[in-house]
Amino acid sequence: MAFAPLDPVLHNQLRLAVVSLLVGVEEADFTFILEKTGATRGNLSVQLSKLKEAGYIRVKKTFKENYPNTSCALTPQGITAFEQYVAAIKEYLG
Amino acid sequence: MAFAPLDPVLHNQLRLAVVSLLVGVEEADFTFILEKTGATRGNLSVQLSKLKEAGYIRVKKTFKENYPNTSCALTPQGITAFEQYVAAIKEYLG
DNA sequence: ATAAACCAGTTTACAACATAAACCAAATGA
DNA sequence: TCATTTGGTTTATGTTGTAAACTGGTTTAT
Repeated sequence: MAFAPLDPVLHNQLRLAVVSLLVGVEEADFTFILEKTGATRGNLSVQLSKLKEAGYIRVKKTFKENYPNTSCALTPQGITAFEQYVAAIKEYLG
Repeated sequence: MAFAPLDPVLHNQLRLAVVSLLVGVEEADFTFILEKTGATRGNLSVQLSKLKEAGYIRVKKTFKENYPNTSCALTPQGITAFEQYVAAIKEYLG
């Protein structure tokens, strides 16, 4: 059985939710993620930074209809990490 | 929709591993859990306390062949919590 | 009998983390 | 023009996770 280590970047509720979302849509902006996850803006900002720092997402900042717009997408590394996390945690779930 | 909250007591690698183990064997002592999880003794001690405090395990301290022996088992609440955690996190895993 | 090594844990100290609150800057509305 | 809204970021603070240090006793060796 062995209990494979769980990637600490992904083993966090909000970061996992973000990545889970991105796996589905392949591109999402800040506000969309905010609504889907129910997070606060501050927390989301911090966790997106961490995902970016880990190389799991890329963040594209532009302006959309005069407003700043932060758009996120998974990187290949992010996809791989998520798949590995899923495989790893399943060992814990019986 | 999705992203049900993840029980913070169980959303921890070592505590989850412990509960996962206990679901299987229905009684295990400190050293056994230590070996199966690869944790340090200090960390295991702390996390067992938290599981106990949460009411998820019961801890029985006895002596076995002259040495102190700490034996753990899941409580019904622990079983329920684990089942709920499993159901919740599956929503994140796609 | 004493010392050294070992067993089975607990306590503690500190770094890392998670999060809400406070803040910032530009855009729009009254 | 003054306030409110949008779209975030930074900061402050409490919470967690963990290794190191410690306790209390046992076995082995001398």
